Amino acid sequence: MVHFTTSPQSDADSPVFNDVDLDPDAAGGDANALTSQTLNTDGTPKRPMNAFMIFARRRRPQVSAENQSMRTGDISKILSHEWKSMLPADKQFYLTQAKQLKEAFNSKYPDYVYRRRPNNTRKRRKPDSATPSSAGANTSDGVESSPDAEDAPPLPNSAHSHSSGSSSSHSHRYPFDSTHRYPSSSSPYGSGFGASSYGSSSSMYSGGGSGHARTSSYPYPGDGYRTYESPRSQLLNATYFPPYDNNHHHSVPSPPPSSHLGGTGGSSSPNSGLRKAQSIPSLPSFTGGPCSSSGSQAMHSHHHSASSSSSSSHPSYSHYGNNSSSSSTSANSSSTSTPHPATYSPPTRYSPYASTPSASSSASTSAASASPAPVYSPGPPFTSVSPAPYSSANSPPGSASLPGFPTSSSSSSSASSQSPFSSSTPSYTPRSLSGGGSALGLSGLGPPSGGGGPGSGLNGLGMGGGIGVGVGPADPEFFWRTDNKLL
DNA sequence: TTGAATGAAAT
DNA sequence: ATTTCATTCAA
Repeated sequence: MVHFTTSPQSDADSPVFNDVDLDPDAAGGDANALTSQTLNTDGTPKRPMNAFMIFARRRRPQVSAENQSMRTGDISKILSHEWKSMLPADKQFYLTQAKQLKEAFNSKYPDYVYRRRPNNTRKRRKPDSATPSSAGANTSDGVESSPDAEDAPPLPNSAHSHSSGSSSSHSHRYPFDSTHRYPSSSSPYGSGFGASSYGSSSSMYSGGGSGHARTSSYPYPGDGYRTYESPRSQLLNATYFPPYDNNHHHSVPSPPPSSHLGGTGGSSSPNSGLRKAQSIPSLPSFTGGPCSSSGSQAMHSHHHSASSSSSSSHPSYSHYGNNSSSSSTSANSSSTSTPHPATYSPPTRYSPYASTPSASSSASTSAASASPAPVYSPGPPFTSVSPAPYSSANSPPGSASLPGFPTSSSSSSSASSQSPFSSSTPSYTPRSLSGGGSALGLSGLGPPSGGGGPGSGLNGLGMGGGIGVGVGPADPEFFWRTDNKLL
């Protein structure tokens, strides 16, 4: 395999995560890393971790420690193995955490929509009978060197039902666009500069409507949240550039993130501020301990009411669908109104366009309120656990070894916190400490301080990051961020 | 490495 | 219009 392209993540050698987190200073002291991490170099928020990622994050260091000779990739296999052999009940814990994390993320960035880097190289599926005719053309794609891959078992389980839609609305207006991750950019707000760009509707991009389940659309991350530069310009400047190569493995001590702009003027150099290395936050703190012990059940309570509904009225959403041509950037055109049929129900939030109604309008502001159901019922991390799959070496997931985690329970901190962001109170906790509401983080998971692991103190998953948006006065995260000095 | 989400192809 | 696949990207 070898893909050259260098995908950011694949880079085994310099795992991004690896070192980052270790930094003692960061952890203990002040500033720290926790905060930074939330954003990508280009200012867009990082995607929330899924269940496995949360699991891996916690477990990897241990496994790694025990098998020092192993490479990251090997460790991953072990982790994978553990994951697969883990009982559902045990996984549930992570699933729940992931879910909360996701909800929190969504609340925080209601309009965010993930956009993968456009990949021009994709191969067309289904060559088979099809003939090669096309082959000729293949030149463009040519890249693919190794088609094989087979992998990805389709997941027999039904676990997920995804429906997806297609879409793409953004056409590339610029030659480059295609390479960039974010759709257009340029214009509309381009200069938004700060602040509230989307106070009002935002929908400009509406792009998303898609009638599908996919979540909402959001223009592109950049704008709303990011403050200063238009993505495009960034790209031009090349700081990061998506993909492919950049590896700034950490490095940089950490520049003073000055910009942020929101409030005051700051800003100064656009570049310096946000992007930057990310360090990883530590795991979310785990508060709930004892709670429901029973492992399995129990956690289901989530009612996800949250989502705010919104949907009900969607006007018309349109576009998105037609990809091809389109062109229009603006997007909002109307087009047909088919709202989507009731056929499928929107998964969660789905409000492409601004839903408008008050609440969300201010995106950020509302966030807090939106708090989805705080479920928090962290089950014991690994309760029973299965046998150790791979015997070699260490303890299986369940075993006690997890330093950070108490298997049993113990944590006392208030589990009950509320919504992810909850901390609404001004008392901003410095980057999410575990105890209080973490900025965004879920409360669970982290090493309970009791154990006092090295860094145990903070954790929080700090997703919050506040992006700089200047927006509201109220943003919770804004506070912590401030405190943190990030800005 | 798993899994969520996307974007485009296939149906 | 919906489903499926390939790809990205989270750590």
